[in-house]
Amino acid sequence: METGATILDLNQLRRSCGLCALNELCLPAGIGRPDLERLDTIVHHKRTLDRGKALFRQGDTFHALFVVRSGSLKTFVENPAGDVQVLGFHLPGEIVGIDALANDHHLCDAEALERTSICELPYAQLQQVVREVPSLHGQLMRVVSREMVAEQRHLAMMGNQQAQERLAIFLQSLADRYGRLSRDPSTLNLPMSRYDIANYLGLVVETVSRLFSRMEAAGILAVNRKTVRILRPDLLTALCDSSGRSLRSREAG
Amino acid sequence: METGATILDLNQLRRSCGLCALNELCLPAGIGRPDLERLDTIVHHKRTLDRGKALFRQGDTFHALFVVRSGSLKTFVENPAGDVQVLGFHLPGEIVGIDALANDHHLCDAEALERTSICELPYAQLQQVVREVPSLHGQLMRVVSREMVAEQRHLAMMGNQQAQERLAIFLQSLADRYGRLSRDPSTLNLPMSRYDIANYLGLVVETVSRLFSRMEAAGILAVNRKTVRILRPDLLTALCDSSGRSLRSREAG
DNA sequence: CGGGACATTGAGTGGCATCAAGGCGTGTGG
DNA sequence: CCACACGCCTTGATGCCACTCAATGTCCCG
Repeated sequence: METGATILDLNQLRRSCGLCALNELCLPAGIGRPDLERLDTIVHHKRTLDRGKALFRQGDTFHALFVVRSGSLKTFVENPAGDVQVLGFHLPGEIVGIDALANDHHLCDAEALERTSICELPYAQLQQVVREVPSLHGQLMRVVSREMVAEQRHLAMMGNQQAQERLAIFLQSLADRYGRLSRDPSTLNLPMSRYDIANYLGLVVETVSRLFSRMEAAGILAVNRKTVRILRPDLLTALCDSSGRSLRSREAG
Repeated sequence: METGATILDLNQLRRSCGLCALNELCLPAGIGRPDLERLDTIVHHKRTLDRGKALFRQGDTFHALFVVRSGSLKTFVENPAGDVQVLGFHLPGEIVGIDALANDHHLCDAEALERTSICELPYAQLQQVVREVPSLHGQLMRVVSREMVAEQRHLAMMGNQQAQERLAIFLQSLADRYGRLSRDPSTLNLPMSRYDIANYLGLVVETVSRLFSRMEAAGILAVNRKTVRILRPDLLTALCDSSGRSLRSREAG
């Protein structure tokens, strides 16, 4: 009995937000010690998803927000005609499920791209904690806002950039996020398929494939299936805003 | 003195959220009477913007959220290279400024498309009210979530649809929002320029112009400068998902 | 070792951007 | 009040980038 309790406590401890390496990237960022412990009481750390498994589906009733703990997710919408749009790829520390707050139903699907573990924040309980810990409200709004900004960047890319710039921006952004996770930002492991990448960028898979080849030929990347090494970060950055292209209503007036 | 006070009270009353026609579309939706009065104490109803004037600019320090009371706004981002992306058009009852919560600075510009009046919600005070009125937290999250969903739809359109479908979807969505505002959804007044529309849709202005002409020739619309009448809503709806087109990585695998 | 999904590469085409010119409305100054 | 000028919008001709179709290559898993 006693031993059992100890093990449980250890697990509890190891899995607490306070000890999580993602702490500063995640919802708890900037939350004080006692408040953190209160938040910890409601977080479920259990869920693990195999590659291809859904965390939730469009239409599911909303009951919790989720944070990626390890692994990665993609979120996407599918309209009645069957068109898919990948909305984003989610790395550790990033939150998903916010779109469901508006009407208590998820409006997109979330699927694991690899074996992925998830922290679950039951929303009813989260709201209760928000009442007790006011600073959590501000933090939650900040996290939501961060998601919106990411979507806006995605949108700006789709509206203005050529195919090659899109892929460059995508890789750059992934490298940045790798850096924040203290991974090597020059060696990217792409857990998603070429189809996913293409769809996310508003392109077809053949175009993405050709661009990888072209960038490899240019000495910018070393591409090996799902592993991409960035050999010339400077050239990659240059591609992100290479302005020798169309003006697609730059001056909206 | 007494008269002055009375007039002031009347103005106060007329301008209160409780009496505002937008009540049910806006932040206060679903908030009870006493809580509403508390919210009212912090809302500034004063600002009016002339066409082309900025509500805020990219980089401005964040201090308040805003709700359109009458008129309309556009929000857009501009990158260092000068590329503009229109993120959205905002009709009465819709909130802007959420993107700034993440880092205390606005990340997009907001400009009036016509003479527009604005309710201002100073954020520091709003947070205080949220502490006193817990249901406001949920409502605020719902409003934010609604904005995210709109962005996701925008994204899905940019990623999957052809030019003609984009314009059809745009007009349809505008008509829907007109309906919710109890305006005639078959007679649209487009306060934004063709450039703005084109940019929002990820097209060039010539393409938009041609599409208007084509839809008019097809008897779907009657286009007269900024006024567009929808003659055949059924055909417009059909255009929104006319599936006789490419598959742009429909099946993201 | 074989099958199937995923990825790459090539040839051809089409939709939308680009370039260019002209019409329309609006606002401004004489 | 009219005339001019400017910006906005429309229409036409041309070209290019990315999509489409097709075939082959590669990896993974049974």
